Amino acid sequence: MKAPIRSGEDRRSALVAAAYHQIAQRGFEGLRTREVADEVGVNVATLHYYFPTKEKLIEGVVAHAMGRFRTTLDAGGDSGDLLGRYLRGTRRLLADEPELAAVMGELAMRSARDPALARIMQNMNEGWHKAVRGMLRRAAREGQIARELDADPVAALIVSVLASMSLPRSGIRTSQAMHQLERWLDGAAAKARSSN
Amino acid sequence: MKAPIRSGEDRRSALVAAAYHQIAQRGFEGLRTREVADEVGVNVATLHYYFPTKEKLIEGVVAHAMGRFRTTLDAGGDSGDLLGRYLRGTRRLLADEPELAAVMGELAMRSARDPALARIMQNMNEGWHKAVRGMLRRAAREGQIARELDADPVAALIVSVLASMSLPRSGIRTSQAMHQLERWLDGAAAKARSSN
Amino acid sequence: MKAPIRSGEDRRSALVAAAYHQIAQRGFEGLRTREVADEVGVNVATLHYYFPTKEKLIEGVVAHAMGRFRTTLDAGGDSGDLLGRYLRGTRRLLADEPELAAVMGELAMRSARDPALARIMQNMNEGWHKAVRGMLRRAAREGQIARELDADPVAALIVSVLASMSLPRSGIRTSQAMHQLERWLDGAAAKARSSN
Amino acid sequence: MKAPIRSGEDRRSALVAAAYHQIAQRGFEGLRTREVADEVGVNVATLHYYFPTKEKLIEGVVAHAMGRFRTTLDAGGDSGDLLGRYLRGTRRLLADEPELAAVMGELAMRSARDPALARIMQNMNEGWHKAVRGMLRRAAREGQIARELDADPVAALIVSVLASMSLPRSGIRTSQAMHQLERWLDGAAAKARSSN
DNA sequence: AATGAATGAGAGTTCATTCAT
DNA sequence: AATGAATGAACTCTCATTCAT
Repeated sequence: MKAPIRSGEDRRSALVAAAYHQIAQRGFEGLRTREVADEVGVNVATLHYYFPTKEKLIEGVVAHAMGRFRTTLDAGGDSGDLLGRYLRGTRRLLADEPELAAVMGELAMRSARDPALARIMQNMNEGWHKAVRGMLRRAAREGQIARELDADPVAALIVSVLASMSLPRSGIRTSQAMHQLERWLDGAAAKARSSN
Repeated sequence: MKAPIRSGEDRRSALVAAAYHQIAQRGFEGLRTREVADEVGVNVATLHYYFPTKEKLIEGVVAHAMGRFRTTLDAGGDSGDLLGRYLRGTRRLLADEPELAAVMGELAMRSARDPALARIMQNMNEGWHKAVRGMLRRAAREGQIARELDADPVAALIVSVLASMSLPRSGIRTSQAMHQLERWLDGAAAKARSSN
Repeated sequence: MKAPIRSGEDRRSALVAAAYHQIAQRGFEGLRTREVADEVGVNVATLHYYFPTKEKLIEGVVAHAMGRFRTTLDAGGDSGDLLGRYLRGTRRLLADEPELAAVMGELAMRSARDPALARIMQNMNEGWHKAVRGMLRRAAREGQIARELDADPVAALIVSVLASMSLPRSGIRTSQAMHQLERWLDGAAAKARSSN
Repeated sequence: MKAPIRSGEDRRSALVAAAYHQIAQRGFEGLRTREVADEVGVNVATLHYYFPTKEKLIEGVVAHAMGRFRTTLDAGGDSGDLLGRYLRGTRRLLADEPELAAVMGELAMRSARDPALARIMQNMNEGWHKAVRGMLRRAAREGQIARELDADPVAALIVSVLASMSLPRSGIRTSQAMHQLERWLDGAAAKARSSN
């Protein structure tokens, strides 16, 4: 459709970006190599020059999506309300890049049938869980939330809510949910302070 | 594959059930009319006799999945810990029928591209929201949870967690999340009681 | 190209016949499913309805070609110059049906890379060898050829010549070769008679 | 695969050798320019620098195969059992270089569709025929075989057997056939001697 | 009510060939 | 002299859908 003049090695990334875009728009169900190529403005055969098979192209998309998450989220500051900033950061990321949310949802669904992808998603979710749990424990140690709070289930709850954000939000009020989450955590903080 | 001898009108439901099963197993991406027909033990042309188009068959699946939810959840008792029973009931439903969870996830993803389906999903999610909010308010009125609890965001949080249960749970600890939810609600209840 | 109106089960054989014809004309190198379907006057998808894969179609051609040989050659009379009639029958068969010769040649070449086909060709050639050797022994017993003739190598020679008939005869004088073969056998016969 | 560092003009012959090898191994059906180039360790585009078209490359292979035959066979001594040595030489050549046999078979089959190649094969076969016939006549003149032997059909028979050697020998007992041929010729020789 | 047979439109993939460098 | 990148055309195979029976 559109044909920005690119050349050289970044054809690869242009193709991945186009596939990413197509998946966000039409899902895996509607992913067509020809349309990916069209979007970049090259012949299908060119796509196959870079990605011998559709599956390899998808792998590229997976890597791209994962990278998108990491690079954006890792850049957390080191002080203060770490957890709160993490949650808000994630919410903003998925709000600003609806395509990322859509692709993550597609990947999640696909992981049910693709063991390799399942492993990746599992790593991601467990990584989330551990990161959040770590932040919770640190916050408890530093007296920002109640010490009795059991970090594991709270982390599980948070990860569940984060995961739900990759679903199309038809009638799901994600930001309200996030607010309530923060409110409860803050409440725990208040309780922590008062018990000091 | 299997070929139970059926006849008459319930061919329709048999076909829908098979399609439902196929979607749960392979996703929309892998839904093939021929395999649906095979599973019921009839010719593809027969399938098209009942469902002129694949889309119509999918509509049947949507109705089936929605019905599955309603019939199971509406049968709640009328007294006592209504909300708790609702949450536990939903968790049990999705745990007992993993296919239902899978299909709901597929429907959710598809709703991003299918306005009609989007409307249905929105109704469902908003229905959930209202139902949960109603229960919360009633519980607050009856002193089972803290009166100050803002029913809307809490309902939003609960719906988010429920929604996340339709995603393949690779590394997502759904039951821990649900427990934490109930714990917080119970905490609110305790607080409510102590403030009485 | 041409489209004789056929219907029912013999579509299968029509497709095999067309493939057989195409192989004879263009070799495996030039065998195209679309042209096979065109020759029968049906859509390619119809071809795949009967033969899920090109390889299966080729198997059909192999069976057809083998059958062509057997049915024509087995119908040998029971008396007199059995061997001579066998040789002349084969020569006539391959002369009358140049396509059969061409296909046999293609199959022979392909057998070098296709173990299943190699087995078939081996069976055929060994079958020939045994049949011819049997005829030679009987002829020797009945005094039609010299008793000292070693049946095995003579059979090998005859089979070699028969096999060479499946090659395009550019400059190969097959019939002269066959004549010389018969002459030598007759000579053995004369010798046999004179030694009586 | 392997990449011997070559340069200059013999790239041509390296490419031809690789193509020859590929044809022997996979037939014309499986000949791929890219694999030929890979085998030599150069880019496909380089192949096309030397051979503008695949057809030209094949012509190179034809010339190479023909040369292989001539250089090996012409080196016959001048005295004694010329024919016997010729036959044994040919048999040994094809036994020692199975690739040559395979390529010859492929060329033979292809000659049915390629007039230029047909001419070449015809020349080769007729050359064989004349050469063998000449040897037969000389042998007859010199009393090594029976004078009455009709040189033409015997030559035709020999050429047929030689030609059959380019087919994959699944169940064809070439050496037995050759032995029988020599035996008959020797028999003719004995007869010739006894009639002196 | 049900089917075997057929199909058009398209899917992913392959391949000889070209072109700018 | 050599290459990485690109391509058009074609290939086998798939699939929802139709139609005569």
